[in-house]
Amino acid sequence: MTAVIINRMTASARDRMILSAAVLMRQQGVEATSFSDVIEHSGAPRGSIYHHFPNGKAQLIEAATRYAGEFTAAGLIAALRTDKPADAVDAFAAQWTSMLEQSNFDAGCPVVAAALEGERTPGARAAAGDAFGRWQHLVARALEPHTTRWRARTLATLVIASIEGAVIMARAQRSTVPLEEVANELRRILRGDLPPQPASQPQ
Amino acid sequence: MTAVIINRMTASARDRMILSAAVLMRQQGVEATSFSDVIEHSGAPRGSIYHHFPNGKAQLIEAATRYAGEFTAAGLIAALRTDKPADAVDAFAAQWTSMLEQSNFDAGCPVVAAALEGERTPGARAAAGDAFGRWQHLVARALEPHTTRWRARTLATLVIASIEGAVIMARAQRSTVPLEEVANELRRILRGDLPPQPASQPQ
DNA sequence: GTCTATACGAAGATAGAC
DNA sequence: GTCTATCTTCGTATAGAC
Repeated sequence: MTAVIINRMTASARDRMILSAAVLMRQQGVEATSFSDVIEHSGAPRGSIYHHFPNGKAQLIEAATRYAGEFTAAGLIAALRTDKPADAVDAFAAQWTSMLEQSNFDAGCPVVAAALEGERTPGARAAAGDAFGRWQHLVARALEPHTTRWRARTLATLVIASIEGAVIMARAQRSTVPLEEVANELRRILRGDLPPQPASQPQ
Repeated sequence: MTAVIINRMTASARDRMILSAAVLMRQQGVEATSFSDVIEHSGAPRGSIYHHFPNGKAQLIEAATRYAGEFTAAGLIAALRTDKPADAVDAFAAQWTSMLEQSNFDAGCPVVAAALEGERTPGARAAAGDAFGRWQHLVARALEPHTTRWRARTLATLVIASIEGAVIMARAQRSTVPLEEVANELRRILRGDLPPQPASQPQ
């Protein structure tokens, strides 16, 4: 079974392939990531691809997308361990900033890469949609103590959308500035704009 | 020369290829868009590809990215013809909503597709960065009468990043809800959160 | 589970005729 | 400017041995 976080040293060949696929997807996109690339990057044996992924590339990409979704969710959960939403969103943005800098702006978000695929890989696109939904839910739940349930949801979508968008802009412009600017605005919104609310809302 | 908006009926073969490349990029991404696809979609003659684009696919993709950047900028300029920023951003988001619905969530943003490409197509990535910068500048300039120059810039980045991010989420989830939620939040911010400012700021 | 070999198609790019 | 033909490389996928 795929672990929540794959350890490159101890993982099975299958999990190493999933991890490598996610890494390569975020750098090159889905279409440009070939089996040969994954084999080389993961060190997994050639002959075991169709043993572990009988449905071929589509299955590997979908698994990598689901893994990347869980990986990012784990980072989000870690960031949300503050009860101040503004700090949590800052920490989440900082994770992306660090990744961009460490990769010299070569790595983006693998889930976004999967979301952009055409009709050739519907499974990966659906997996991307699920991942986004999960992240939205995590942020919304963290915001619910501070505002209405409805507003928590729309704010959560703003947080996810703007950070993902900023990561793309940062990559294209080879600068962390877009991410910093978005984080600034989000911090301001989450710090100042949430009216105190009673704990439970009428539905 | 490439027109600001290419007319499919009257355009030259070269411009039709650029337009088709942009259309296909937003559906399938860069890597999955082949010359054969572009030829078929544009109706341009096979033999003229390397006549018009001596540097091959990289050159075509870069041209398509620049064209898409200008096309979207034109839509943004049209939306900004209100002096109420909240209405302008709403209109811009509505353009994307309409495009997603008309394409049955098959079409995203070609500039984003170019931005996600790896090191194989550095020209397209740079063109994407330029396009984002241009959009940021357009929005920022429209916001400057209403707030400080610095805040106008960060808000502009939030607007572009969140709408682009929401388009991706909408595609993956096959729903316009993310875009509506983001537009709601942006409207609230731009309507209520901008303190009245004097026209010019000390630097 | 993993190997090699290979089938099969499609990609980008080039050459040379018209 | 546009055509056809072709080169070369690389992709996914399969077959069958070990």
